[in-house]
Amino acid sequence: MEKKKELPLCPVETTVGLISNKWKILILRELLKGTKRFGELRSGIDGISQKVLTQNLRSMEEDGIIQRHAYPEVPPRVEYSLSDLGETLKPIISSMEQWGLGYQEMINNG
Amino acid sequence: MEKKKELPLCPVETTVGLISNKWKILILRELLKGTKRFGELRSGIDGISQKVLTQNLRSMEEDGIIQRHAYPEVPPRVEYSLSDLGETLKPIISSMEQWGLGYQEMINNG
DNA sequence: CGGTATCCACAAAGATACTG
DNA sequence: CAGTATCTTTGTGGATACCG
Repeated sequence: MEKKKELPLCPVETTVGLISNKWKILILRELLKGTKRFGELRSGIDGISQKVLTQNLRSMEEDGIIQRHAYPEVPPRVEYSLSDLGETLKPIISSMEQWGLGYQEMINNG
Repeated sequence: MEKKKELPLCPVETTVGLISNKWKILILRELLKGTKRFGELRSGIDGISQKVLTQNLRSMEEDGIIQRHAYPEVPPRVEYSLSDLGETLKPIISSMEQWGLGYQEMINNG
């Protein structure tokens, strides 16, 4: 997920790169609701495997749009939340959601 | 590119699905500038192969966001442009571009 | 609980050649 | 010019097993 740092990309690509894949969007959606534990994300996102969830969370953390907080407890507890930067994506997610709604209606009504 | 119609997806996923991949975004960027011929797109998008360009154009055409117009000439001429629906994506692309710019600056300034 | 480590499958992308 | 047809290569995700 994080191997290719060869880029300089155009701005749109940069943005898309951060949120493009299916899982990242779903993770963002969950975190927009508030802080979540790893297990909550896992069960809240239908069909995601542990590996893929971890990979995406790491990647998003590297990108600086989410924050990871591990509590030194037994059993372990790890919480994820949006960073300030991540919060600034909210308008974009919202506008995509609005557009998607309109598109789906269009499809359904023919 | 077009095999998976198994969905009902949430609105954000729908939108992301249409524009998520790297190539589609670059194609959209080109077409936002105006109508382009196949060859113009090919040379305007660095590194894209003929096959992948074709695949993505077909997919986007199916999704209804671009239009294909083939002129019955020799040699063939095929022009691509955004559909009305495609044009409505403009605000989203723009906001992603803005966000990406800010992000890149942030990265560069540390 | 929240991971990491492997192995495998399959889809997507690249390269190349050919065509209406 | 604008594709299609193949073949090969790559990579992302699924399944499983194990660990601090």
